[in-house]
Amino acid sequence: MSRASDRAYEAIRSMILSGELPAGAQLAEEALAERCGVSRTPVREALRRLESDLLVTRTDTQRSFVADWSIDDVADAFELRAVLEGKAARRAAERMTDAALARIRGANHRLGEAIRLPVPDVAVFLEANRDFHAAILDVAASRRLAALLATLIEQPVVWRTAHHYSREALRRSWSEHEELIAAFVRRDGAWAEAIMTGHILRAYHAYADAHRGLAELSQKEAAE
Amino acid sequence: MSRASDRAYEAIRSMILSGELPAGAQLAEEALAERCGVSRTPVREALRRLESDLLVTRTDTQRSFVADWSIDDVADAFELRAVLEGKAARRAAERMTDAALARIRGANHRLGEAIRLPVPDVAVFLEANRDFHAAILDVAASRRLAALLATLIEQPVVWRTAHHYSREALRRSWSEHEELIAAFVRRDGAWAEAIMTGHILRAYHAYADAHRGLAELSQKEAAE
DNA sequence: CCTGCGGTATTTGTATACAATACTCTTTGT
DNA sequence: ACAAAGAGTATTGTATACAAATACCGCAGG
Repeated sequence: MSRASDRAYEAIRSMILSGELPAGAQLAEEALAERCGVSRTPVREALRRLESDLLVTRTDTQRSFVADWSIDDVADAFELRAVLEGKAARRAAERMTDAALARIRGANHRLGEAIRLPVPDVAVFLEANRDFHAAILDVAASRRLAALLATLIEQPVVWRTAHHYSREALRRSWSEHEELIAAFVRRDGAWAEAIMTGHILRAYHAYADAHRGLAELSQKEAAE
Repeated sequence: MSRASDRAYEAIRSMILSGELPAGAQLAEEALAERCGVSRTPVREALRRLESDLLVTRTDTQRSFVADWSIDDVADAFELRAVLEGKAARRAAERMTDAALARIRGANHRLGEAIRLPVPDVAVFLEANRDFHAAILDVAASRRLAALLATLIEQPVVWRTAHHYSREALRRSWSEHEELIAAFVRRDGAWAEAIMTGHILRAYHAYADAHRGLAELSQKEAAE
């Protein structure tokens, strides 16, 4: 992460996700270069990457703006993620090895420990969760699938700051993971796919509910 | 297509697909710049795009090489395309409008004309086919789905040169499209998805059979 | 008040120079 | 003979200058 273009990518991305650069804001290369302390060259590269993440859009005349994510776009992203991660789980079940199974179990074990603490450790939860899903994707052994999911998977980072994980929701994730492991043990692709698809869609609805709550909240604020 | 980086992209891409740059060949920016008649800057941009197309891979130390596509990778790409285009067809069926339906019918009509000629016009066939699928993707109205499919859809260009379309195969495409239209008319998402998935998978097997044929052929040549 | 037109200011695209990094092939020591 | 080290070469990364394209703003005419 020491290359200037990587730093620019991370910097701009976090400015977008934090709301420091609001949806619709123009992203002029020179201004960003100054803010990131690098020249325009790496900024251009970062913008192209963010564009392929759909975090940035470009007009027909090549100007870049912060993309605005409607609630439908988020639904869209989750729907696709549900399909693709479902496929990944199926492939993983069909190709499962003992070593991979151990890694997956390990990840969910760490996840379980983190949520049983008096105050659940959300950072550890997220890390273990990421590893759990990454391990499955590795076993699925499809570079394409991995490439497609990469743009989808880290998407709702906004959500992390907005959504307060309830202990119940965390526990539910853990137990769905356990069921997934059971499907892997039996090399049952169809079962694994079904659980994974449901797992992602449940996460989506948790997000949508939380978002609706926030929307009402800010409406109330506006009314005051 | 007048921008230098677009020309570089097209040029390099076609060099790869034509085999002029064989799998595994190193892609040095300077050399490519010279071959394309532009400077390194647009070449770098083109390489990043080709990398996200998975036509180019980079080592951990940032050197670029022509990706080598195993038969499994191709299978992978088709499998994903089948899933995603299936989804697109389902969404399209659920959102179909009369205008869109007219466009889709128009495309398949042109396709039908092209293949009923004494000598089928493959160029027109391909153009109409592309438009048919593009129209469906438009109706599906999912930017993400469009973005993901974009990298998959134009993939097997190699195939076009290798595969001799039989009149029977062309006619089969046309009639599958007609069935898809029937599903659209009835707004039946599940039906549309099923047909589309089958449509893509049939294309895959046609490709795989042709490829197997070619492989045997070149084995024979090697033996001589 | 709105619309179209220039001219100016911004912004992006490309080329090039130089710096940093990685590769290669030879040399040297065990 | 083999491994490690190092110099020299090849390749990529970044900054910067200039060119081309585009947007903005004020003004004239309807």
